[in-house]
Amino acid sequence: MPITIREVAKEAGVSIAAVSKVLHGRGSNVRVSQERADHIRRIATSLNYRPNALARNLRSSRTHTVGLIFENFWNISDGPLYYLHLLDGVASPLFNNHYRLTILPEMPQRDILGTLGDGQLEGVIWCKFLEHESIRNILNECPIPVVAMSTPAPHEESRVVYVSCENAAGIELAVEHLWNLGHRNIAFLHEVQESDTPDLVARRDGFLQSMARRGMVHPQVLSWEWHFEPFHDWRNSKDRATAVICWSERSAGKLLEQAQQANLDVPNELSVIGFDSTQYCETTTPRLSAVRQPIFEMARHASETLLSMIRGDHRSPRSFSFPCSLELRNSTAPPSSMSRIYPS
Amino acid sequence: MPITIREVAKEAGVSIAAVSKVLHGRGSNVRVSQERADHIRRIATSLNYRPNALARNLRSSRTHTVGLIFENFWNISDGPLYYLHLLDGVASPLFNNHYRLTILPEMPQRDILGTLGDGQLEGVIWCKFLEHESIRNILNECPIPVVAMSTPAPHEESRVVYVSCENAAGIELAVEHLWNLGHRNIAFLHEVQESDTPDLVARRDGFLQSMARRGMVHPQVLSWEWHFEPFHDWRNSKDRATAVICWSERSAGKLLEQAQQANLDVPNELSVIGFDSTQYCETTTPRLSAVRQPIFEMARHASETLLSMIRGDHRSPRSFSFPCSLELRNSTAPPSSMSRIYPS
DNA sequence: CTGAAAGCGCTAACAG
DNA sequence: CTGTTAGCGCTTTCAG
Repeated sequence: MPITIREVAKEAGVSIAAVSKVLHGRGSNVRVSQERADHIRRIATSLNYRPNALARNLRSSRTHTVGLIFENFWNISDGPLYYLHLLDGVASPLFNNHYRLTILPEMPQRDILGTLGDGQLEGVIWCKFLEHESIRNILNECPIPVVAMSTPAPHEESRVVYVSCENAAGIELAVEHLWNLGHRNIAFLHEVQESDTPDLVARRDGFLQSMARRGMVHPQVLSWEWHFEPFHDWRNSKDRATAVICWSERSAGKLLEQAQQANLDVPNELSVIGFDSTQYCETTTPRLSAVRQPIFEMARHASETLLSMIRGDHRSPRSFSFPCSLELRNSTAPPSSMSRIYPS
Repeated sequence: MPITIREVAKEAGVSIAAVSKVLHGRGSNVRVSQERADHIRRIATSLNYRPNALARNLRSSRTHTVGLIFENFWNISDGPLYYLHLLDGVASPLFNNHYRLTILPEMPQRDILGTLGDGQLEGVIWCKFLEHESIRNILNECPIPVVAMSTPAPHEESRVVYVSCENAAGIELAVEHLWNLGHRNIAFLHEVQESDTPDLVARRDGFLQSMARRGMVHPQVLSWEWHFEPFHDWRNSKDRATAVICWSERSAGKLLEQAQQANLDVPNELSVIGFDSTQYCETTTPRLSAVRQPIFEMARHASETLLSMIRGDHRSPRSFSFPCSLELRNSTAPPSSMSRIYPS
C-alpha cells in the first residue's frame, strides 16, 4: 500500500539507485545531477513517499534504539524517586543523539541473548541485575554492549560495564556521623524481599565493615517484612539500637511512620538515616537525613558510556563507581539518656 | 557474523523453508516430520542460532512496539506525578500483551508522518498534544492508530481517539465546594507558559462557566510567571480572592509555599484547590485539597484502546472522558472575617 | 511431507 | 553521472 522507492523511481523515470541516493544517500560513489535530484524529490513528495525504516534497519543492521531493563516498570509511581532520576539521566544523552529508548516488557529470563541479540536494540542498560556467575557468562556472549546500573562491578573481567556508587563509603559516612554523635548501638535495616538486591548487599557489607572497624563485631541487622509489623517488638526490645541506617529511602520513610505512630520520637529517641537522598527526604516527618548517590549523573554516565560503546570508540570504557555524600536533615541526634540505660 | 537460518539449513542438510517452519513457523501448509524437526532444533541450538527480528519485522511489517510521545521526558523527576501514573498506566496493558514501549526522543515537529509512519511503531500514544487543525489533519492521514491523552476531544470527526477527563465538571466540583463554604471571590491560577496546554484551557473555560452560572461574570484569572514573584503584589491587592483554584497540583504547591513564606494562613486566610490529586497533595503544608482525575485508569484505557485499534477490532473505539472527583484535605476553609472586609 | 524461489524495501558494489 | 544487480534474513506460496 505505501509508496516505495521503486515506484518513485518508475514515476520519475530514473533508477531506484538514484532515488535512494537522493532521498537518503550519504554520498560516496553514486552521483546525481542537481536537476534530476530536484525532480526526484518533487516526485517523491507528490507521491507522499515515506522511507520504510524496517527495510533500512535490516539493511544496515541499525535501529538507533537502546533498551532499558528494570523490574517493576509498571509500578514506578509507587516506587522510589530513584527510577525517575534514572529515566531522566538515561534519556538525556540518548535523545541528544537521536536515539530512541525502549522499555522492555519483561526481564528476559528465559532467552536473554535471544531478546538482546535479535537486532532491535543497539545496546542495553540493565538496572540492578542480579549478579550471578551464570548470567555474567551469558552477558559476556551478548552481541550488543550492555552497561549495568546499580550493580557493583565484579572482580572478574567482564565485557559489561558497571556503573554504580560507592555504597560502602557512603555507609561509612553514615556510621561515622552517628558514631560521632555518640551512638554505639547502630542497626542496619532492610526488607527481606530485597535480600538479593546488589546495592543492598554492598551497603550491608559496608555497614558490617564500618562497625567492625570500630570494634562492634555483631551489630544488629534488621531484615524486616513490614507486613508482619516487626516494629513493635523491636521497639520494646532491651538492646534496641539507638540509631538505624536504612538501606533505602523508602525503608527509612516506613520506619519514620512506624515511629511516629508508636510515639517514638525521631530524632531524640531514635536516629534514622536513609539512602539516595532525593526530594522524598524533604517530605517525611521529620525530614530524613540520607546518604546521597548522584543517580541522575550515574544514569547519564551509563547512557553516555553505552553510546560510546555502540560507536565502537577505541578507548575501552571502564566500570565506574560514583562517590556518595551525606546530606543531613532532621532525623539524627545524639542518643537520648533513655537509650543510654541499655548501652550495647 | 551471526548465524542465519540459511547456515542452520545447510548444516542440517535441509531446506531453509524447513528450518523457518520448525523454528518459528506458525503452521499452515508447510509440514515437517517430527524426526527432522528435532534434528533441526538440535542443530540450531548447537550453532547458537538466534532469529533476526529485523528481518522478521520487515517481512511481516510488525514490530510489537508502541510509541509514547510527551514533552519533557528528560525532566520527569521534576515534573508532576502525573507522568508516573501515565507511564504505569500505559505500560501495563502493553507489557501484558508483549508489546514494547518506545519513548520518542523528540516531539516530531517537522515530519510527523515520516516518524510515525516509518513502520517501527504499530501505534502511538500522544500526550497533551496541541490541538491545531493542521496537526489534526495530519494525524488523520497517519498510517498507524494514535490515541491522544489529556487532550479534550474536538467536535470534528477524527480518526484519532481522545482519552481525557471531565475537566469542566471537575472544576465545577471545586467551585461548588468553595461557594458552599461562603467564598464569592474565587480566582483561577495558571502559569503563563502553560497557556496553550489543552487541559488548562478546558479547566479555565470550565471555571469561567461555573462562575458565570453563579452570576460572577469577571472572576480573576491569574496568569503568573513565578519568576517575577507576582505573589506579593497580589497578596496586598484590595480585591484579592479568598480562594484560588489552581490548574495543577504544582501550581497549587507553589502557591502554598509562597503563602507560607509570606505568613498568609492557608486555609484560614486563603483557600487553595489543586488538580490531579496524587500522593503529592499529601506532602504539602497544609495537605492540598484537589480535584482528582484517574490518570492511571485513563492511561490504561488509552493503552488498551490503542491495542484494540492495532488488532483492528471491528467496533470502532470512541473517545472517552473520565469523570473527576473532589478530594478534600486541609487547604480549604470558609473565608476569614479579614477577607470579608473586601468582598467582591 | 519437502524444497526452490520470489520477494519485504532499501543500500551499495560495480559496470557502463 | 547513471543504472543494474546482488543481497540483508526471513516467510510463504507453489510445485514436486
